[in-house]
Amino acid sequence: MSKEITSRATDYSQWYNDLIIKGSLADYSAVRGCMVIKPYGFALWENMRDVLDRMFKETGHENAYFPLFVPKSLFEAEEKNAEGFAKECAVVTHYRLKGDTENKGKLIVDPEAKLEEELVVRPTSEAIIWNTYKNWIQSYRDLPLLINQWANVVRWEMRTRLFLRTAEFLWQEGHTAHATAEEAVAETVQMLDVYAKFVEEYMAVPVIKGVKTESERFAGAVDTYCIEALMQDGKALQAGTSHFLGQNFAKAFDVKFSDKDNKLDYVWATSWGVSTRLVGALVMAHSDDDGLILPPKIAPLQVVIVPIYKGNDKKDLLDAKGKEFVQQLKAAGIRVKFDNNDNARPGWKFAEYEMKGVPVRIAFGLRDLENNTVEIVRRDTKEKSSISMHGLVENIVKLLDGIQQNIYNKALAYRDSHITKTDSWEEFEKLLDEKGGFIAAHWDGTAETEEAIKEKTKATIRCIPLNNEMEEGKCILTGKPSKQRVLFARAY
RNA sequence: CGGGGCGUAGCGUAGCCCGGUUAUCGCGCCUGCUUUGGGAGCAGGAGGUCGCAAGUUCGAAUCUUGCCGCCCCGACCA
Repeated sequence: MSKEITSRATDYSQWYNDLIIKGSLADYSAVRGCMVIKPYGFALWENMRDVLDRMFKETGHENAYFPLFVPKSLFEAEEKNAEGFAKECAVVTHYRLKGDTENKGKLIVDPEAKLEEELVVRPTSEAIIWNTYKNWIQSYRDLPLLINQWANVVRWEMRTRLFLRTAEFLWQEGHTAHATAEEAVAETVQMLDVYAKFVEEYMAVPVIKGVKTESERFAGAVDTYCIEALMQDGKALQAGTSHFLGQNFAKAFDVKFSDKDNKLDYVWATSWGVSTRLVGALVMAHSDDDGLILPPKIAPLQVVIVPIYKGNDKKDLLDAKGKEFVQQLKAAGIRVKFDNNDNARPGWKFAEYEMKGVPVRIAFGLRDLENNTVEIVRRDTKEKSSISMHGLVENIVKLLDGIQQNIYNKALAYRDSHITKTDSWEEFEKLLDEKGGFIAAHWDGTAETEEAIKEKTKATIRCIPLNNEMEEGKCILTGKPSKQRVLFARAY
């Protein structure tokens, strides 16, 4: 067990924090609730971003960038959305500082420099974007408008956690406009599928696609679709959302178009986003007490090579061989690092790269040079083996693929074994306390019942799964009739 | 904003209750030698506004008051 990391059994929250800090993903900053994303963590985010960006473009979207600041009058135009975010908005009220006459060397806000209209720091960009779309859309020929932006947003959270909930975070937000409701719904579902595919295939985290209940819905949306993932402590985590906004924003910002028959109508909208929160999901889904476990497809480093030498005379031999391996692996498109740094001993490096979750480690020494072998260790299972240098690249490629599969399968098995059906309230409470995970139970469909269950158990309805099986039953709490089971869980 | 914990070298800490030489130890760092197949060993060395401010006192890391910051739990939320 690692000397550096609190075990999951001891303190799950602390384990998570340790992984982020010791794994060099991020650091605390001088700003409360805001983190510094360190190069290793940012490389991970960049890999995720690059894959998503490609998928967005493959589905016809273009990137653009809108302002960080939203004039308050624009922000409040769509009432439900504005209300939903009002409590967590940072607001710019002044545009200048000046020297403090009573306190030399200090600055104060210049009361003379008050803005006529306050600027809201975007918690999301619907307002500024729809205000702009109004100018871009006149005819059905301008539709669909398919735009994404990569940006930072600010939500003044009371309590923050590295990656999972920070006051400022990075994300992408897609904002599309369509001529018909059907087309907008299709877009909403399509992007949900993109997210699910990305999270499952690249992050190796299985998700459940579903629809949110009214109380969990995005403020201003008609329907919120989501992907829900399950963490190792049995808590659920919303990994992405895709919203069908109906004509709410079009009406609020007066965005109309002429159809083929020259009839004016409001456009139909969607928005969808995933954030740096995904990094937190990734960490909690796979990692163990020795550190991070990163899926090969998005790991910043896929392979690390550590030479083991005795005395400096033979070091050149090993260096030459190591560089040869790097060349071969790079040629095969593998992200690889040869760590021949003399400051650290092999054992230290082994532990270090395990902590950082590098999927495969190759170690070799003089003994290996003689036998034409290398030692390879996979991070996910810690399994060690000695293989021939010949065909090394093919073997590594296969291994990386196997690791990707294995960690997905492991997460899937955990997830599947933690979806539990119950029809008894007593068991429902017991399951939440003792087993965790998703609980499939009947619900009478009212917000009051949902709220009551949340009060009693801290569990919320994570989603109503798409293509849910219809089944007559009685609400777990009230006993009133229900047509289908929904998924409850305690969540991040 | 409530409840709990904590602030001493880059990191982790002892000392605080019961004030008293030069503030403890480990890791890391620097120099040298030996090492290198799972977080190296020996020797020498550098590194401190004891979170900040005021107070009590001959004397404060230690006592008092105020403030600041962080972590964990809760309310809010993605």
